[in-house]
Amino acid sequence: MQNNLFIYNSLSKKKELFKPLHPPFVGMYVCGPTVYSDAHLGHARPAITFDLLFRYLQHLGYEVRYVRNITDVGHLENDADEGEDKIQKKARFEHLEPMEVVQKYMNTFHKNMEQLNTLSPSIEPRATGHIIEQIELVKILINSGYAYESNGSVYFDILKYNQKYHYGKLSGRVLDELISNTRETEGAEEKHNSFDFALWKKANPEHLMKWPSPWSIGFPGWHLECSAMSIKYLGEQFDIHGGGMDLQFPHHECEIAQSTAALGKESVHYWIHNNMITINGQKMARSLGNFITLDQLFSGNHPLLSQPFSPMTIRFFILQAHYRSTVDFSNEALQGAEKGLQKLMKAVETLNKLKPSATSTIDVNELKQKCYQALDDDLNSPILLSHLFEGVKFINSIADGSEKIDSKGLETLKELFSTFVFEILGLKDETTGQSDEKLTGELMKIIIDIRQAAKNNKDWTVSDKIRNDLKNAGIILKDLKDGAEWERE
RNA sequence: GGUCGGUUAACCGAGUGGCUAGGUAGCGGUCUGCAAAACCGUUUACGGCGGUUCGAAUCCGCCACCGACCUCCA
Repeated sequence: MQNNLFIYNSLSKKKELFKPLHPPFVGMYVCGPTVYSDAHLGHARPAITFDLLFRYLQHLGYEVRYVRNITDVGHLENDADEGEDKIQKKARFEHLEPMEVVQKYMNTFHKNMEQLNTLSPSIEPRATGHIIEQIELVKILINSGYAYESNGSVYFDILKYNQKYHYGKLSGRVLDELISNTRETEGAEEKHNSFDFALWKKANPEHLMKWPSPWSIGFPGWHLECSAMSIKYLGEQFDIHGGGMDLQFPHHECEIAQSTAALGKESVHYWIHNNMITINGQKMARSLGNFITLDQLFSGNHPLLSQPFSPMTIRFFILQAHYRSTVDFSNEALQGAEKGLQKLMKAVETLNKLKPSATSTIDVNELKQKCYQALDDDLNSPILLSHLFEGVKFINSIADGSEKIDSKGLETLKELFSTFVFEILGLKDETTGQSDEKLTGELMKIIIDIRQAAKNNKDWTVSDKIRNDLKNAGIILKDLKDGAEWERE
């Protein structure tokens, strides 16, 4: 199987030709959400980025196993292996079982992801469903000397690891600097070094989510699940591991260390990271009060939003930026995206009505080549869209009569749009089937107003025609003293 | 303080040592009963200061600002 896809590997910091280990199969693992609150804009970015990659790889003919985890235990409030579990904390606030919290926000996440038209992953494993696998991995790490037990908890020994391997290779951290920058925390310190990270944590008596293990009743460290589950479902070595740039350190760095120490070799061939989202130039954060959930975005129910923005507008907007750039949300920018998307979708409609000519004045094949080149260059969706808009101009010009296309070219153009717009970019036309009931009500109001105007002019021909035609369409109009009402037959 | 990335026109956002990105908005025109759409044309660019070069927005240096992660402080 051939491809010409170059993808930026965060590990080498270069664009590399994508060569799967076992074609036609591709294994891709992407870090999913910790489900302790509503899905927000930040979740949409990796979901759409890796959906695009998933779709494109499938389009190229690969059989992709796309694994995206759900973190439902072990992600603590701060990442220094201290503080409360995020899910447990939420459970305490909402008076729910931790698993109720997980279920609730996992459902919201799935709903939002479907609205954004992202394809479901092939496997969506949960950390709590893989406690045994995680314990087994800890055992291996202890036996090989890369982990140590301390007061019922188990920590990864980074100094030991760094003797043989290179800790910090992904994020560019230098261990000496980490050491010199670290101040010893006071009190009982279970870790040999403060930068060692937890593989297993002993639970306090009041802790809710805990499991038996050889070391204590406790719970797995946050980084461990991804190593355990990626190995389980994708094998000891696999092609792609993705996630947000904010996860590079410490999460992915720790994953590399764990997996490499346990397996004696590198697991992941291509590390791919999407950049972050900002709002009005500021990072999106709860503390800044500019935090927008996807539900709020879709409903417009947020003080920062001037109007609702549809899921496809969000998708289009995210695709209009390259995945490795930050993307800045603002009402103005989103309105621009909304209009642009409309223009694109309208052109697709126009395309379906075009009539071929005997000759062609445009070169569709060249356009098609350029579309593939854009994606092959590190999934450059903004460039792809610019080419598609070139196609939009073609389509409108043909409809206008200023350009011509032959039947073969027309066929290619239709295929091109259906492939790139719908199949690969995953956009869809939202206008059809959208709140038909509401629209019908508004249309009927308009019709009744027109008929009233006709009646006021004693134009009985028009007013009768409206009533009779409506009856033929299955709608009964009932004149009242003031105005009219309608019902279905 | 450390590491990395960024600063492009009204807004978003690509890209590149010399050649139009694209979308949205604005302006002028064609079309149109009016409008919308569409089409044609068009106005504001590459943070600052130096350097390399025949030529830099694109390469190098310094500075400023922004962001991410980390750290420190609280």
